[in-house]
Amino acid sequence: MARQDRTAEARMEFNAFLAVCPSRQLLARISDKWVVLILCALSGDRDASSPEPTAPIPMRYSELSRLLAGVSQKMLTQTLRSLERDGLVTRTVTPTVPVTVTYELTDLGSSLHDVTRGLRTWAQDHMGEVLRNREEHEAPAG
Amino acid sequence: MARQDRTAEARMEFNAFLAVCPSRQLLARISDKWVVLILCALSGDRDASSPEPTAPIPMRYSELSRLLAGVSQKMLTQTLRSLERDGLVTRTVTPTVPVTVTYELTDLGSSLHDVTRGLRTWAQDHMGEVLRNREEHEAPAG
DNA sequence: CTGTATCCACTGCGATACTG
DNA sequence: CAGTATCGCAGTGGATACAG
Repeated sequence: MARQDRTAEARMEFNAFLAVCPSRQLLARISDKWVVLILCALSGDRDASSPEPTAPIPMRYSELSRLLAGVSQKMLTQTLRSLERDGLVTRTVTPTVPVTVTYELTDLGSSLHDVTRGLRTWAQDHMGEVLRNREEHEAPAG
Repeated sequence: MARQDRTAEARMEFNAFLAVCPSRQLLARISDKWVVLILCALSGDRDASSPEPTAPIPMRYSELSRLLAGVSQKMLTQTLRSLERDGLVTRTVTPTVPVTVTYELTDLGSSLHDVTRGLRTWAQDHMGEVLRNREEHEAPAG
């Protein structure tokens, strides 16, 4: 694809406010807790004390399964397939016995993590404030 | 609440990777396309040509309903209630006839929009690349 | 105008069992 | 180890009707 095609594309007006726009579906796809957590995991963005992300970290299926506490096989596989399909992660099969499969962020995946990283951080940083708001909302008069 | 309490709280270690951590639920809550779009709407962040968000813009229920194409009454109301409960938006009822209800971002809501704004932008900016990746994935050999 | 209430179809998602 | 296949339920979410 030629340079000018990409430039023209970048100028195309996708608008997620429109129900029929494909970016609406993409937004729905990336607005997902498992997507956010997988992206964080593959970026080595594990806790608040490491604000600056390191280079993408290849991880095996079982490692992801362990790190993302509570995720079902189905959701993990399903989400990884989706991310692979969209070019956000690569899936590499090493023919050992038993087989070894590693997942790694692509550049595109990293660019998304730059955004979604803030989601997890925000949730953790403002959890207390949100909990307090909920309590006040339950009992406004005291 | 005293300053040191908030400071201590900020140091508390919420970790969304843990299934039992409340921040996991909060992450799931804010990882939602309607949340993202409502936050964008109330921030006046309507299209790509306005990268810098203006001040929060109060909007009426019907305005939101119109702007968020395809959203059902149920989901819009449900999402707004949730955002209100968590202290991200305020709901103001003006006793006109018929009644007027306006929603407006709080400071906390604005801080979340600073994060989620990137989600919608990313979806729109990288839509073409993702579509291309999907095509290649469907037909890897040509 | 701004909701709430109800019904219903769909499917997201977990649990379980099975395979290369 | 890294999945696929199947079942089943509970919740999502739309459509419709009704109300303050």
